[in-house]
Amino acid sequence: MMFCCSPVTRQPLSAQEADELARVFKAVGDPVRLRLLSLIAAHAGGEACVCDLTGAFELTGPTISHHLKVLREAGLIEGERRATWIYYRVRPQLLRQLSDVLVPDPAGVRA
Amino acid sequence: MMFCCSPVTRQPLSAQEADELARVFKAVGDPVRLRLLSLIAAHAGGEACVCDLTGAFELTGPTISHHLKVLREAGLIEGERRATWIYYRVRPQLLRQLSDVLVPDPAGVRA
DNA sequence: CTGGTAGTTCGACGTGTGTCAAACCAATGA
DNA sequence: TCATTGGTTTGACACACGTCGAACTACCAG
Repeated sequence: MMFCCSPVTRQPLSAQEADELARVFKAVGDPVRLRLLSLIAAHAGGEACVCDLTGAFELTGPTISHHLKVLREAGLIEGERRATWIYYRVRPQLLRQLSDVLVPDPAGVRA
Repeated sequence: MMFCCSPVTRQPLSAQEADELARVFKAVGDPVRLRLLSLIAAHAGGEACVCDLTGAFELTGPTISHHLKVLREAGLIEGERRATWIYYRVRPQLLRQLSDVLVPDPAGVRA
C-alpha cells in the first residue's frame, strides 16, 4: 500500500493516491464485509475460521467466501490454513492507515 | 448518524450498525469522491465552490454534481448557496467518527 | 424581460457487484 | 481408496452505479 499518513483534509489527494485509497474503502463499503471484519477482529485470539463466520449470516458459503476474498485482496485481512480449517486475521497496519487518513484537521490549521 | 464510537475491532457490529457505516464508507469508496472530499477540506477557508472543483477532473458538470450529491447524502459535506455560487464544506464530526471506528485495538486488549 | 452563467436533475447506457447453485480442490478419516 | 466435511472457484443473473447529453432551475446583469 503506497499511500501514506497525511490526512485527506491536509492537502488534495493525487489521482493515484485516491485510486489506491478508494479500492480499500470500497472493500469496507459493504455491510457484510464490515461485519466480517468486525467478527474476525473481535474474535477471541484475534482470528476466526470461516466456520465461525458463515453462521452469523443468512448467506451461502460461496457468498461469504467472495467477501473474504475482497477483504483479502484489499489487504485488510490475511488467511492461513491449519489442518482442515482456514483462519482469518485482520492486518492492523492498513486499518490504522485508513483511520489516520480520515482524521479531520484540528480547526484553523489551514490558511 | 446513529453508530457510535467503539471501534469495529472491539466487538462485532450489529447488522444495523454495519448498514449505516457501510453507507458512508461506500460514499468514500470512489476515487473521484475521495478527491472531491480532499479538495474541499484542503481548500483555503475550509470550503470550495463547485467551480473550483470541476476543473480538477476530466468529467462533465453533471457527473461532479452527482458525486457531490452522494457525499452530501452520506452526511460528509454540506453545501450552501451564496449569490451565484454554491459552496461546499466538510462535516468533520462524521469524518472523525469514521476515523475512530477504524482504529485497531492496541495488541492484547481482547481476550 | 431577455440573455448568460452556475449548478442540478432527468433519462439512457454500459459496466461493476452481490448473490446463488453447481462444480471443484484440500484435508481428514474409515 | 472412497466418502465426508470445509472452503473456494466458476458461471449466470439481477440490480446498483458511474458517466454523459439534454433539459431544467437559480441567480445576476443589462
